[in-house]
Amino acid sequence: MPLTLEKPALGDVHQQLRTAQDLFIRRWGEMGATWGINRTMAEIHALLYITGTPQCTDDVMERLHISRGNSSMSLRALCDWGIIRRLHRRGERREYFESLGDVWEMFSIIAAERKRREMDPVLETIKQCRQMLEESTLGKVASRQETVQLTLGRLSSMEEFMTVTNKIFQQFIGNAKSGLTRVVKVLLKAF
Amino acid sequence: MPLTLEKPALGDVHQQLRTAQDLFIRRWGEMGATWGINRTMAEIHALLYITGTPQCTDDVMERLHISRGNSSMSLRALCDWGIIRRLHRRGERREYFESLGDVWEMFSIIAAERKRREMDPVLETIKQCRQMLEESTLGKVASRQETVQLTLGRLSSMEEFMTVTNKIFQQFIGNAKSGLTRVVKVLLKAF
DNA sequence: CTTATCTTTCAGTAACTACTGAAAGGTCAT
DNA sequence: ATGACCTTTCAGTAGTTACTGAAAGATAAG
Repeated sequence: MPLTLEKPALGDVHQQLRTAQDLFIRRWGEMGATWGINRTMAEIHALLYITGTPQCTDDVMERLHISRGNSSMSLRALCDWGIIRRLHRRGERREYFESLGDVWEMFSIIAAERKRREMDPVLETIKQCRQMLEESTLGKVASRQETVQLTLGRLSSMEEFMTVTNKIFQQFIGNAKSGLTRVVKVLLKAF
Repeated sequence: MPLTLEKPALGDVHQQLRTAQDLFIRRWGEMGATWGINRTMAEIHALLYITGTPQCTDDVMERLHISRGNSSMSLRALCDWGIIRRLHRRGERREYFESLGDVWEMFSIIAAERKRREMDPVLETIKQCRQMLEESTLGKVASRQETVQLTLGRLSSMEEFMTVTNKIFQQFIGNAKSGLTRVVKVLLKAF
């Protein structure tokens, strides 16, 4: 009798792989949910990413136990974000989908979009608020009021913060993988 | 007749200030919602931050048109996060609340908490998945299967990405304001 | 102890988001 | 044109989250 432990039969390997993938998919879905991405979309993305293999609508439906409608809409949304791609196979009627393989690129895409949709409008609002409270709008005496000064101070602190954060984002977005790894190298050296 | 444009009467200043603050509060609430923080909590925080003035439960209720119960629970949650503080005033029965003034510190607190709650579990899951698919678990022949290799590859790319991201977070968290401004200076010089 | 003042809790409900499944819309082969 | 095959849309519904208001709990003063 050999000393090695018993290994699973080859037939079980597929099962084990699926279990591991499902584990990842579930966790990814949970994380997505707390970041404002709905669970199903995150799970679909996780499935495409983790298998590394193009899947068609029916594959997704069966694997995640969701309806055709839901699959269709979620897949489209993921395509709109740009983190998965449609894939036609010659001679086949149905469409397949695959995830980007480069995590850094995916992150860049998401970061760019969220910056545009969520940070930029806030920055614009802050500018608008400051304008409403400027001396030239309110007059000299009024603008000296303590409450006005307090709010103006808070507005500019926040503006400074967001401007800087935006610049960091910009680095990530503009440089994707190479940029990010450079960022990290620089950071780790500097501290 | 003087050349200057007509300025609002002093009585209007308060109104103008409120309007500007409300604008900021609304935008902040909208942003919060898309980041997985509920709108009301984000609005309460925005109110405390932007006024720079401690407010009691009733102030919050009136200003944002929400119920006592909602105020109470949301204020507690914000305290739990650590981005607002309770404030007792000598001789007064009721409690006041104020926001941290340092945006960098607030960001650090939030980043630390989200890393702990959301990134760390994913990293742990990834490790677990890899273990399930290692040669020592699956056996030599099985682990060579293409599908297994694909999934393992995706798992390690993701792990690398998240490890690096975690390190960046760590910098922010550990150094708060001074750290962040240094980070930014370093970054802007390096690119 | 009683009253006044303020806070917290939580069952019930309102509001919202996500999902289904059936129907309509395309596209290609014959 | 007709049928086979696949995708998209969307009204209706299930499921979830957020909110209210009334009741209970705390704390201090009288």
